Amino acid sequence: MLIRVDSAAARPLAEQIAASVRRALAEGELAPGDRLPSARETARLLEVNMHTVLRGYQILKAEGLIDLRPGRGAVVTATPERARIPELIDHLVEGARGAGVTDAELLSLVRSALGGPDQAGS
Amino acid sequence: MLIRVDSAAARPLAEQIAASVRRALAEGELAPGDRLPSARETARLLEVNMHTVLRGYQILKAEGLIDLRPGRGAVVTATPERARIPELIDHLVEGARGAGVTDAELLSLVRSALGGPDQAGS
DNA sequence: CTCATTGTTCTAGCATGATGCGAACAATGC
DNA sequence: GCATTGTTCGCATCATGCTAGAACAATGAG
Repeated sequence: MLIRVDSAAARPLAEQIAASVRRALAEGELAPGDRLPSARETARLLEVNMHTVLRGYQILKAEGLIDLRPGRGAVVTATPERARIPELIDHLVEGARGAGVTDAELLSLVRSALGGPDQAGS
Repeated sequence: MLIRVDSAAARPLAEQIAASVRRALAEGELAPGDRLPSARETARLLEVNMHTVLRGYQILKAEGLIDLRPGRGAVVTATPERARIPELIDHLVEGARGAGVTDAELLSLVRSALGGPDQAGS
């Protein structure tokens, strides 16, 4: 099965679903244009609620990895390379949190790393 | 102030407290033998509950960074180098989660990276 | 157009975790 | 002895994740 979850894990089910797709995408198991199984279908197979699956799909949509449209379903839009970006960002953010770096400080650091002006604050 | 917290952040307060101390430790602001402010004192200053501060301290104790004893308070036991380890582990775990790597798989990867035998599963 | 499929939105309820609050207890160091 | 400090109870409150059911709207095939 493409998407797998562990209901016993502390990780929210929706995030597990998103992570499954992200991983399949990064490993080339999914390509741009491919269609994910419908939320209702996936919910039945995983024995979770449809809303939970949709929530996972919405995460991927917000990350720009898939496209969601009623009647057509969830379509992959990102390349494997593109799929790794959200995960890298996740690393960065979690690392900053663990180090006690505030969100504002992190943003400032990223901005300066991008070569732009350091315009933190108002 | 040594410990700072943002009650508006999504991050749990106890984890923010632990992150603050971890960062101070890693940056050399705290050295082995130093004593953290008492939980009651910190709670008053941060305007949070004492239990929340103690919960943060317990996290640090579980990570082996400080020593907790009634009547004596919270004493730093870790070197700055040692203090960075929990945060590095946190990066790794969060990265694995974001990539859809299961905990068992991650453990296996770490084991093999350490040169030991790959004895995943039962 | 007709219709099944699919995502979207809404409301509601339940379980869990984080936090707060109060109190009593035990260990430490003066 | 005594003040200080962490430890351990129990309980209340609030936010979040998940489930549940229903109606709605967009899409694509016939």
